[in-house]
Amino acid sequence: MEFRGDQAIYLQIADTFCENILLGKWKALDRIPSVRDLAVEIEVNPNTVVKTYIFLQEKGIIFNKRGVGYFVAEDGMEKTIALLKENFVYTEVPRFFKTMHLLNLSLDDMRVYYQEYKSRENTKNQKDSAD
Amino acid sequence: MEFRGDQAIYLQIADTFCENILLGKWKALDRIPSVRDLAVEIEVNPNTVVKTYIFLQEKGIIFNKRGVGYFVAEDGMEKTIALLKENFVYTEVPRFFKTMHLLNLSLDDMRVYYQEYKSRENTKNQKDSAD
Amino acid sequence: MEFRGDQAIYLQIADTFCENILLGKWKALDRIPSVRDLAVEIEVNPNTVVKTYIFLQEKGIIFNKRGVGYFVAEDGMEKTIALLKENFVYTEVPRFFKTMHLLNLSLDDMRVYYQEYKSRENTKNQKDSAD
Amino acid sequence: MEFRGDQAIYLQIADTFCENILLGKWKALDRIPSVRDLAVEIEVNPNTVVKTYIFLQEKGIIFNKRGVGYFVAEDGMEKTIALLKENFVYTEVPRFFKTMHLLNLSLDDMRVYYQEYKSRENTKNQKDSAD
DNA sequence: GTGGTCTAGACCACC
DNA sequence: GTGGTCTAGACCACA
Repeated sequence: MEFRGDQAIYLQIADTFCENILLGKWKALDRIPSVRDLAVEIEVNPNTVVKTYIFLQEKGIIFNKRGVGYFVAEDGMEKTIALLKENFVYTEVPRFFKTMHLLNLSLDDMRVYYQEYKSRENTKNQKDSAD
Repeated sequence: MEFRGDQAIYLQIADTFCENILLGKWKALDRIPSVRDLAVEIEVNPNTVVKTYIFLQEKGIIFNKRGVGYFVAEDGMEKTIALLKENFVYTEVPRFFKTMHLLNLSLDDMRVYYQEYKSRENTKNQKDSAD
Repeated sequence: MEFRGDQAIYLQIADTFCENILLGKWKALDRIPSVRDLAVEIEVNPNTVVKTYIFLQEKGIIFNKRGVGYFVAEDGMEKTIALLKENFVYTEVPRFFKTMHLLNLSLDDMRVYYQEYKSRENTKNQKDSAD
Repeated sequence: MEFRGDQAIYLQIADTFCENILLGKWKALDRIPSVRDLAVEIEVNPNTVVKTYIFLQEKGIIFNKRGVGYFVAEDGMEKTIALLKENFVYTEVPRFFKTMHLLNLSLDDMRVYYQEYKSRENTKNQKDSAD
C-alpha cells in the first residue's frame, strides 16, 4: 500500500477502512484483521495500525473484545457515513467550491470532469474483475 | 490573521498569497511586503515568512532582487494557476468525486450545496463592503 | 568539521554529502544519520542539517520516511551525478576556460597543474591511511 | 547586464571589469566610467558600483582623483593578472580537478569540452563583429 | 526514537 | 533598508 506525504499514515489507513465499510467489504460485527497482520500486509509499523484502530474505535466504527480482536460495530456503517459526511459537507465541499471559484471553473466544468472520472473508474473495475 | 492547526502556517500564508494573486490584489512585477513587514502584520515570526517566500520562489511565483525585496514574477498569475490547477484537477477533484460516490451523493446534490455556498459568500461580501 | 565563510554551511554539508555518495560511502537505500546525530557530529545547529536534508530531498537525492529517518534514493547516485555534472559542464567548465584564456594559460599548462594536484592528493591519502 | 544569483553583484561587475582590462578595452591611465554613468548603464544601484570601485582600488587596479574620476592604474594589468591568477591557481584549479575526479572525467574529456568552448567563442565573435 | 514546525533573536552581506 | 543564514530551544505528530 502506498501513502501520500500530506496526511498521517494512520489517517490514510482509516480512510481506506471507511471505504471498505461503505463498499460492503466488511459488515457489521465482522472481525477485522489483527493489528499485526494488517501491519505486515500494508508494510507499516504495528503502532501505526494501533493508532488507526484506536481512532476508529473513538468514532464508534469498530470495537474491541479483549484478547479476541477488533470488530465492526453494529451501527458501523451509519457511524462511518456520519464521520465522512460531516467532514465532507462542512469542510471539503466549501473548500472545493472556493478553489473552483478561484480557478474560474463552473459546475458545468465539474460535470465534464465527472464524466471522465466515471469512465476511468469503469475501466479500472473491468480490469480488476478481469484479474 | 488566524491559522488553522491542520496545516503548516507557512503554507497557509502561501495559500492566502495565491488567492490574492488570483483575485488581482497583486499584479505582475509588483513588490510584495518585506519579510519583516509581513511578519509584523500577520503576527508570525519572520522566519516563517521567509519559508513562505522561499516556497513561492521555488514555484516561480515570486522572485527576489538582492537587498531590494521580493516581487511577483512576470508570469506569476500563470504559475499560480498552474500550481493550484494541477493539484486540483489531478488530486482534489478525483478524491472529491470518490467521497461523493461513497456517500451516495450526486452532482445534483452538489448543485444544492453550491447555491448555499454562493449565497453565504454574497452575504459575507455584503458585510465586508458594509464595514 | 570546518566550514568556509564563502558559502552557506548547509550547502557545504550538502557538497560533502554528494562527495560521500559518489565515493560510495553511502549506497542506494542506506539510512543516513538522523538530523540530531549529524548536528552533534559536525557541531552545527539541527536546523542547519534540516535545511541540508530538505535541499537534498528536493534534488531527489534522498527521501524521507515519516518518523523513521532519511534514506539515499534508489537513483541517488545518478541524481547526484546529474546535479554536479549539469552545473560543472554548463557553468564551471566554461568559466574555467574563460579565465584560463584571459590569463593566457593553455591546456598543457593545466596538465602540469594536474600532475601537481594528483601528487598532492596521493600524499594526502597516504597520510590518511597511515593515521 | 544580467547577474547570477550565486555571487555578489559588485563582484560580478569587478570580474567584468577585469576582463575588459585583460582584453585591452581599458588601458593604463584610461579614465573609466563615472559611478553614476555605469550604474545607469548596467541598471544597478550606484552604491553597488561604488563598492566595486572601492574593491578594485584596494587591489591597486584603479585609483581615484578627487573630483575628477577613477582611472586605470599604471600597472593595472599586472595587478589584474595577479589578482585573477592567485585565486585561479590556488582555489579554482584544485576545486575544478576535485569535481572532475568525482565525476570520473579525465583531462582528455576536458580537451573535448575545450574544443567545443573555442568553437562557440569563435561563432560568438563572428556574430559580434557582424553586428 | 524520528522529522516538521515555530519562536526569538542575532549577525552578515548587500543594495 | 533588504534578504540570507545561523543558533538556541521549544512543542508536536508520528512510527
